[in-house]
Amino acid sequence: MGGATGGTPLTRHTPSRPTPPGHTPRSGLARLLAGPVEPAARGLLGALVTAHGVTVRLTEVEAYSGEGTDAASHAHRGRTRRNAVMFGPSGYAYVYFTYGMHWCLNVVTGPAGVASAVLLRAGEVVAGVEVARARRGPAVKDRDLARGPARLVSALGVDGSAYGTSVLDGTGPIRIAPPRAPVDPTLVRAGPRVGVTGAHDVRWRFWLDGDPTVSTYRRHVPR
DNA sequence: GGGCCGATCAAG
DNA sequence: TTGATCGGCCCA
Repeated sequence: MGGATGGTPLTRHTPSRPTPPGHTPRSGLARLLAGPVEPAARGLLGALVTAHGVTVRLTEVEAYSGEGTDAASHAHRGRTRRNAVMFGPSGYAYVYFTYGMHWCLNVVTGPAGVASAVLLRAGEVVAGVEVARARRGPAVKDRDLARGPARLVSALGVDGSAYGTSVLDGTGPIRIAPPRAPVDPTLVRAGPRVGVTGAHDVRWRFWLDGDPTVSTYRRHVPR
């Protein structure tokens, strides 16, 4: 997006006014998550996810849209106990259990009532490598420590107890911070989402081209 | 209440 | 390529 949006005033001298009661000042990341899910997903590439002594730099994510609009989304059929957090405000963790053994982590995006989220699929462990290896296994190669959504969650030591906690304000076990350095936009690739039956034209999987920690693409296997 | 299938992973 | 393993959700 760095396009020529001409109307931005050059001198944006924001006065340091006191925060109105009940209004939380929003970081750039918080604003990003509050907006549409696709730019939010793209913007999470390179972001730093920290939990339980491990930090992962995200290299692969997927966007999922809301109720009735995206057949691949857990929110597609409406609000349930499991997906309820997706219907709330942005910046909270949607953690779900799948295949009888794995946890996966999403970040809720968009305003309350819009049930969109970004699945964190893979990343590079940039801090706490030994802690991550202790969780994942001694023989696991560095690049594989968080290569895949369930592996990433496992490396971070996250499980269902993080459901519904904030990833922005430090009140929960997970913290997400913006990229240390901006991601080179020419490295961002987009393609169909992993394990999704239909909607092959929806290219909402985003990854950093050439990064060894990006998971291998697997199409959904029908019957 | 029963049955099917999944935003997966690791081993063969 | 396949088995593990179980919660969510649909249907009866």
